[in-house]
Amino acid sequence: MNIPSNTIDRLCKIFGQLDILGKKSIEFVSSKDLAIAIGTTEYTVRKDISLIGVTGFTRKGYEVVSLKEQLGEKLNLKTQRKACIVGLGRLGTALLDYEKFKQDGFDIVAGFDSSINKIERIHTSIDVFSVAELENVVSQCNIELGIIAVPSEHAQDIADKLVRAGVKGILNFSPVEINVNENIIYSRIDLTNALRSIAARF
Amino acid sequence: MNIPSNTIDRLCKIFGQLDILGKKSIEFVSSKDLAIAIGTTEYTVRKDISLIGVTGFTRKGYEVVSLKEQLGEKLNLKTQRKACIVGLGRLGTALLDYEKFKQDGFDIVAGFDSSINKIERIHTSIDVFSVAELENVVSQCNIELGIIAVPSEHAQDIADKLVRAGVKGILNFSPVEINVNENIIYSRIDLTNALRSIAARF
DNA sequence: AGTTATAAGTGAAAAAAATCACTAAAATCA
DNA sequence: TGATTTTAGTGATTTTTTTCACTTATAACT
Repeated sequence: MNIPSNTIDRLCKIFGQLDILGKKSIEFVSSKDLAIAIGTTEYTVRKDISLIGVTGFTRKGYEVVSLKEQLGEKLNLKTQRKACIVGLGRLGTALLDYEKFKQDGFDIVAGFDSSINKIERIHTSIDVFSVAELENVVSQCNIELGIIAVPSEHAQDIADKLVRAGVKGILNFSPVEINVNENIIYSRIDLTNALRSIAARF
Repeated sequence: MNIPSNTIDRLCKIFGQLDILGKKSIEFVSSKDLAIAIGTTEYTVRKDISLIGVTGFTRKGYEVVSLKEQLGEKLNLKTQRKACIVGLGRLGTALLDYEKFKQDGFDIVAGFDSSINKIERIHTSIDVFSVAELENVVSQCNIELGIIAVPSEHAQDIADKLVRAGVKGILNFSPVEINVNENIIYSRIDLTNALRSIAARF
């Protein structure tokens, strides 16, 4: 059975929430509380969880550790994954040092920029390279995820390089949409659009 | 007639795309091309646009300038809006200097942080203040949008302060969900979740 | 031990969203 | 000028998603 796309997104959020609850040593959580935490309804949470075949306990809710475990299994979130950031402007360097990624299972192992000056100026524990080395480094290190934080005009070119180097997924922070082969998992965070979507509801 | 939420989001994306096309002096655009640019189908684009009452031209498409104009009208995207960033860590300072916001109609007029050291260290043309001054500054300057980039544990408190100070909308980059009064437009960008949503589809 | 209250599970219904299929208009071409 | 092609507009249909309503289980309480 294939899981609807919205359900996958919500299950990822539930996974994140379970992580938080687990750290607080909370053992059980109800569909209602999960719903509040991820911004949906209890019905939807129950349907979503039932879709992956996990069952909870009457009057107690879902067992935090085991639900997280099973979600991790189904959603492929159990293994640490390697990622890289391309474009070391302000946003890129901020992402390079976003400590939470590592705790959450994403290991940023490389940064790339086209400017040699920038590469020399950055001091971080993560290796930084010239974009010229991107394809080599990404394929050598088996980096699975590419995060694009370059200006619009270079976004497509970088995406193509990442794909050639063998990444499975791309997260694009640049202000333009890019085209990638349909077997690449792709998504985009458009910061301006996030603000516009809010303002449009004022 | 009230416009569905998904439609609003897509119309915002279309608005962004029209902005790009306008700068290239492109006069007309088809529903098909818009669909490709924002990642949907031509049917959906036509339905969405018809919902706001704009009509296009047979065999030419939609007139870029006038569609953008009308979208701006309907979506409240015509006036420059004031925003502030709370939390001047790496991500917050990156957002503080994200030049594109200004071009796109969002004027970041203030930054806030709880650490005086951090405030003194930052050099940017934007005024930075202590969080203690948040409520005063936000209400004095009529800031409508608050962008939260503080650690989890302070996110709710900052949201409450922003709401008290009178913002209409909040964009939350912190790793936890927060609760705000339902008349506040709220959305969240969860960076870890963005990566997880990709990895879950591998 | 019996009662009550809470919370999952789930088929059915409703609502929402997307897609289709067709019409109409107009630009282009022969 | 007439045929053809492109593209919007839209009611109908289909699909998807969400919500509801009800059942069942069991923990907690009296």
